[in-house]
Amino acid sequence: MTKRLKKTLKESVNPQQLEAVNSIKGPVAVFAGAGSGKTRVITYRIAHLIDKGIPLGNILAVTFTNKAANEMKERIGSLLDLDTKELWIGTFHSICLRILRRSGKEIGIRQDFAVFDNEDSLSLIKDCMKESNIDIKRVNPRSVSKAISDSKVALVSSDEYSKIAGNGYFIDIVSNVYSLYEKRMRENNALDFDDLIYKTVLLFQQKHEILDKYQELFKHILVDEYQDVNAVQYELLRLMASKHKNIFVVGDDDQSIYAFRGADPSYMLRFQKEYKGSKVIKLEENYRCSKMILSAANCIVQNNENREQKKLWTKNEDGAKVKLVVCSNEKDEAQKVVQLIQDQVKNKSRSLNDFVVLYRINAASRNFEEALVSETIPYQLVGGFKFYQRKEVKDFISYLRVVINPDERVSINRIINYPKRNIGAVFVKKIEQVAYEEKCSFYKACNVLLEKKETVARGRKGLKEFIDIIETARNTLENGTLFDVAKLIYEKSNIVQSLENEFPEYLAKEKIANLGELLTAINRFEGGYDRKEPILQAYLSDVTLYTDLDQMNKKEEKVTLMTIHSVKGLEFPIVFMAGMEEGLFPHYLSNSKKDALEEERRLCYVGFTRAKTELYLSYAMNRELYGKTNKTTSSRFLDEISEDLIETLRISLVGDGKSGLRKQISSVNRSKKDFSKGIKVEIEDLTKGKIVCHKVWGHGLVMELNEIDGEYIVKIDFDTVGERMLNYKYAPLRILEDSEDSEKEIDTD
DNA sequence: CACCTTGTGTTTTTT
DNA sequence: ACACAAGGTG
Repeated sequence: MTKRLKKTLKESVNPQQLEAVNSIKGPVAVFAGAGSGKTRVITYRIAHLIDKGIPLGNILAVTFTNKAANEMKERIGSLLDLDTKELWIGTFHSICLRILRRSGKEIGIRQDFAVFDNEDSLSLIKDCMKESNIDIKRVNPRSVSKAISDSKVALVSSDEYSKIAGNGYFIDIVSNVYSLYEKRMRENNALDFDDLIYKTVLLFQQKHEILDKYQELFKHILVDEYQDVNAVQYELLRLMASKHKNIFVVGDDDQSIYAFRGADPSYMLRFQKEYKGSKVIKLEENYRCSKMILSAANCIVQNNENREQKKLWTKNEDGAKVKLVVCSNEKDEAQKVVQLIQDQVKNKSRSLNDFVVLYRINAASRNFEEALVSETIPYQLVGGFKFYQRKEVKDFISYLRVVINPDERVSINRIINYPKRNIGAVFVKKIEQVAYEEKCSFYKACNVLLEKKETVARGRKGLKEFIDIIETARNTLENGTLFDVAKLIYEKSNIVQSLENEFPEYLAKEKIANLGELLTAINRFEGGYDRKEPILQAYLSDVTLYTDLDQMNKKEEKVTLMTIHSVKGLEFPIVFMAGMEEGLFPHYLSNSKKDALEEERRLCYVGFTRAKTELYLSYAMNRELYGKTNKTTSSRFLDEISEDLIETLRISLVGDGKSGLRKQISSVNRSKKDFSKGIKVEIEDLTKGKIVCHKVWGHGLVMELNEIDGEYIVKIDFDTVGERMLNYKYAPLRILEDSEDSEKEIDTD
């Protein structure tokens, strides 16, 4: 081992981590709790392998995101001061893509196949269903898509699936659609996300000499987030590792949050049985979270029955209690969270990069965006509606896709009549008919139709325009740059004019700006391009496989917004988890099933353990969802946190909550606790200005008291829900003898 | 063929 | 609330 690496290792890893780094022969499983430094272990282990003289090209590392892969490459590069391009580091999907590009032809997959994202794939499934006369209203295409995806994960081909046909209405439909879908995918020269892994397994199963080649290539295999491996991924790893058995997996069964796409944490628990003589290492020291946060996280996850017992501990400080923020509705919640961020930035000179706001569903991002915009705080939204999924961007990309792959009907369908060229459904049918008669592709049929003098259909002119764009673009690609191609499409396609006509000015501007951004991105991609693969092909697979999580940057000052799923593997000094309500988190679709509920709990655990020093939880007492405002109940997860680890933070936004106004912030223990400490409220206590405590709504200011028909109606302004009228007879109110003392005011001007 | 209206259903998490 | 599909009209 080189001196330098040895020194670095000694300084930066503990004995268990060192053992994991040094055990380079044979199968090794590392059970690594949250924040126990597993990324560090993988990084140093690769560096160690290289240091031992293993060629870079013989090391395969599977990471959860492409960003993690790039970061790892960089760190190894700077650790050893060498070029890491030869390393095989990436997600399952990107590694399989590379393998199939190189060797897919062995099982009839063309080298230039397209990659379909979920939207493309769903659109093709709908077409298949329509073609099979299946009523899309009766059978949800998404559930069919899910069934097909599940089959591929379970390594069940369409032929095998059809054997179980006859066992029910839905199964028969899936069987039909699955076969047709596979046929159409071949015609489209396309693979979907599941195919990338599934077909690689098929390749290895069917072509032993190819498998042999890759087994020799990947002498050392490392897998991160092993608890989220599914059946097809497991099989892939098993095949590749079966010869040398140098497989190193790292995971944490408490952080398994992808069961919905087939992940099975039991592969982690079964590792020792599958790989005889394997070594097991446990990393139980957490270096990330404060004691308070770690304890709260443990409170949650220990309620799961299906888990390995373990004791994660930390030497870190106790830290502050977890803060609970109770809000009246989702807008109020967003305002309060933003307010708390602003206070910290102003009073504790925190960087905006220290904060992340987490939520269960993407749709919840909107209120936070609005609140941040109105306070002009810069933010980055990760996930959700991704740049490359925006309609105008995808339409533009579709042109590029057809240029490189004219067989791809899904993209042709998107753009043949966009912008409008008088090519409607009838004309498309006509082209399909010609394709059928001439036994040629749809694209070819377009040309045939243009040759024919007798086609005087209204769409003829439009069709000629369309074909011209594609053909000129293809010529440009051969003789010019990719950027030239993009510019040509930008100018000739009329998308810009179409957007201007279609949308009000401000929207059109935004969309056109997106296209401008796309052109810039293409130019930048081309500038830094140094691979052998044809550039357009590489660009297109990159944009479908790369998520914007991969582009997340920490350079600019920004608050980060994302789902709890997306935050896996990351850490932030201060974490906000919003929407801690029953039905939202745990999500109501997970309520009925025990396994699903345990997954929600793990998700909660993942969220908590992202926080280094402060954790804020919030919920709204009323939430608008799917057009209706509903009263909510706070999440059961809040009740699972032991009382001494959490306190309620009461924030009242004086005035309308806009900036520049004085805000009153006060912190007391959980209102529940105060309520139990309090004494019964007498009618004489209900004078204006008195502070009382309500069982559910916490503290409030008495506004007025009226006697109506012998009943006392009191109007109270609650910090949590605003003004409420309550009947004294029934209201669960109590009063604290020293209630005023717990108030403290912070001027935030 | 394009546009508009109406009605219907649907609502997690990601590569 | 929103998206999408279908149906009717110019």
